[in-house]
Amino acid sequence: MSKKRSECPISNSLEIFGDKWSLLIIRDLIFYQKSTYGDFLKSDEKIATNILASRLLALEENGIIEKREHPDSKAKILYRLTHKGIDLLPIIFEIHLWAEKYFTIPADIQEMVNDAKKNKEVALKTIMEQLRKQLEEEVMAV
Amino acid sequence: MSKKRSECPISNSLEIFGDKWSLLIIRDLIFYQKSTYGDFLKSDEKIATNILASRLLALEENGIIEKREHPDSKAKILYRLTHKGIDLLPIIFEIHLWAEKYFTIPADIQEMVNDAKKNKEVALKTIMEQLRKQLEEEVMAV
DNA sequence: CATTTGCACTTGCAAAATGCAAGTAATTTT
DNA sequence: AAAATTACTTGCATTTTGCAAGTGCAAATG
Repeated sequence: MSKKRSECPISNSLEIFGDKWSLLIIRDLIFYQKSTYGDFLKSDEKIATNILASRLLALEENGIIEKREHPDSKAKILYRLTHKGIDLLPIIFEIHLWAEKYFTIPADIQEMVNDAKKNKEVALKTIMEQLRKQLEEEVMAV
Repeated sequence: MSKKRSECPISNSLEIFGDKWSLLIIRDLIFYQKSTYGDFLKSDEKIATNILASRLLALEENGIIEKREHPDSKAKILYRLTHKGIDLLPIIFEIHLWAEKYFTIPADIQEMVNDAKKNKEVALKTIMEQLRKQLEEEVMAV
């Protein structure tokens, strides 16, 4: 982590997730149930493997994600959002709402958020509750 | 503007403002009444002059900001957020709320948003109204 | 139980983006 | 008329990103 550019909370936040990849990894963790290195590599945007490694490390160092033992295999690593990471959901949701207004959204994605739009606050709370539950279920951090 | 990585609305959005500088320029336009090239250069984060030029151009090409004649001088250029740019306020506000939870925020900034926090929806609407009014007042785009 | 496959990375190198310092050209001020 | 402002541009060094190939351990396969 390099030195802070300023004391501005927006600036400090952007130093953590203000790049073209971090929020996509977080999106995958929240909306697509992705949780392993291989899962992230497979995303449509085709992140380079070394970039993925560096982003995962940075996100971990910044307390946004954490590594867990994978229940299926010792060869796998399970990545989970921390509470700090889960709290990024409202930001991602607002980005989605903005995008919806100015881009054409694929139907399947649109469908996924239609319910949430009806009652934003409640829907966000529900998704965040679920993510938090996941966090508590599996106890062994690696 | 390079080719889209995917159809994902989050990804498409990040291709516009997913970098370490764009949202700071937008922050300056919204919260600090900055509106000229020189204003942006003076911000605490010390953006390099060529980077500022490239970001302003990209934001303009993406319809987030627009250039206006400056009322004081022909040597100056007035940058304004478009409606599309104004609509980014909720995202920035959520980033602020997140930052508030996980960072120490300077008192002067904290004060600025305390009112807004009490009634988020209304406060955002009010700020956005003001920005829209600015947009309509000055008619001559350059 | 030896071999292949899967998984999470690392490494080396090319290309692109960023950052710094110094210009430039058109105003505007003195 | 000269100096200062303003919005940039340019050249070059540094950093980050991207691609392709490789590594080492775990697990599945013959």
